[in-house]
Amino acid sequence: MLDPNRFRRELDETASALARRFFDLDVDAIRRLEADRRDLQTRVEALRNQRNVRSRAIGKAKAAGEDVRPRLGDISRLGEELEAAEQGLGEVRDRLDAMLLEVPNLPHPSVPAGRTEAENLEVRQWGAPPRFDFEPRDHVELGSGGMDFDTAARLSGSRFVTLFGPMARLHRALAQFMLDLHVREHGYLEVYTPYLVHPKTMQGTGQLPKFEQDLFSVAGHDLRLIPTAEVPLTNIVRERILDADELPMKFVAHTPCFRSEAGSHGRDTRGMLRQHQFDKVELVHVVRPDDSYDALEELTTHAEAVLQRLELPYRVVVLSTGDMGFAAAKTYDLEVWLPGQQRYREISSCSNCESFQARRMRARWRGPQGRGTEPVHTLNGSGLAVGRALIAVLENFQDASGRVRIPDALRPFMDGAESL
RNA sequence: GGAGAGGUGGCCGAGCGGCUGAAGGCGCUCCCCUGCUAAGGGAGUAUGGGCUUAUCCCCCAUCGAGGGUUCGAAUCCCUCCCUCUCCGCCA
Repeated sequence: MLDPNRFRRELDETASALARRFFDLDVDAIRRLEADRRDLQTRVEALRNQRNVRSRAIGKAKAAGEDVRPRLGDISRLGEELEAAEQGLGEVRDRLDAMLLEVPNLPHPSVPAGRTEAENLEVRQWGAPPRFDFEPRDHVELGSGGMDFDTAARLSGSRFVTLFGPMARLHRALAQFMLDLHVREHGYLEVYTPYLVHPKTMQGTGQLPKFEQDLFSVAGHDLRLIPTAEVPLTNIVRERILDADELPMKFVAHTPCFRSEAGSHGRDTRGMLRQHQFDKVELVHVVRPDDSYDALEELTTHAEAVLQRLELPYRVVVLSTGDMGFAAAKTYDLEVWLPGQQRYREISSCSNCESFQARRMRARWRGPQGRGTEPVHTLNGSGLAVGRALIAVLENFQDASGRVRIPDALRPFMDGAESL
């Protein structure tokens, strides 16, 4: 949610900033609703004031032993008026809130304008795609021993996978390795979180109300399955006022993620690139507003460190305004090289949401010189998507015989095994 | 799931339906006193919104959440949520 004051004072500027990410803000509707809100609110408050004053007078009169009956007459008409005004105000507020909740974050000025991923800009590359003197296989072929889509389909349908034996072990090793790296070397606090959360929590990070169709719900309960640990991790500070010395906070969690993938029918149907359920190690920062862009760079290097330790070639791109997520002001994607596809594919997305989520969550901090609170800034990034990391390891470390070398960094988690 | 108890400010804790946004205490901040320490004295100390260029003032809202009764609700009624105790079930 954007700063409501912006909507009042700089509505047109806000609209043009949003136009950079191709969001069409209904300026007239907002202006109208805002004017109504203002009138109604002033009216409601004036009426309440009158009621309070008179009620208090009645109380005093009664205490003084006066006859209170003549005072009760005209106050009831006031009550009806107030009720009507309150109802009007409620409706206007609801409509205004509903609109505001569907407005995405403002892009940072450094974000390249563009409608699609075609306008993303490469920031840097690390490593070089491996050269093979044979036709590289993709992960589905390479995993044919322990990566079983048929069994998963029998259990749950399409877009699920079952891993067996060393493949399942490798999956666990990757998650374990990432978690340890972030905790031991990058200063994160490890967190275990719920995987089912209230709609309010989803609203805090921006998944709701707009993206209900992307989420899985639980029948008979008012709960949703998390599409990313960003949701529970970021909402840790929901409705809290933090002291200056509590910041920055850095959380890491390994969780499954559940996505309906509505709207991506036919895309990435082969293999385990795009699943309804996948594991991810997620990084979240809660920081002082002045620090958030430094934090974004830091967070991104933390995610990159995982790829570097795994010796996986990748590149970093800045997402264009049109390719960014709803809550993000600026996003770096990490794209890992996949020999099976001969292209870079997203394996991490690191975003600064500035105060967008904090406002929705009512997460604030108190500045060091006291006086007043303001929203914190929140950031999140994958460090990394575990399933995709598994794919990347299989495809990048294959040899002509179809064996897969295990990168050194993972061997301690694989009982020292050198290959798969 | 059943029975009971309870949810009040950063914390503890009081609160006959009427100056109670809320006593008192602790904590914290500032000031005074003090050779130092300890103790003591005084003042201040919620959040959101409206008004305002801004501050102060003033106004509105908030005592788990949402409804209701009433001129008036932290106080009465209803529903829901959460916590605790006991029972049941269970990894």
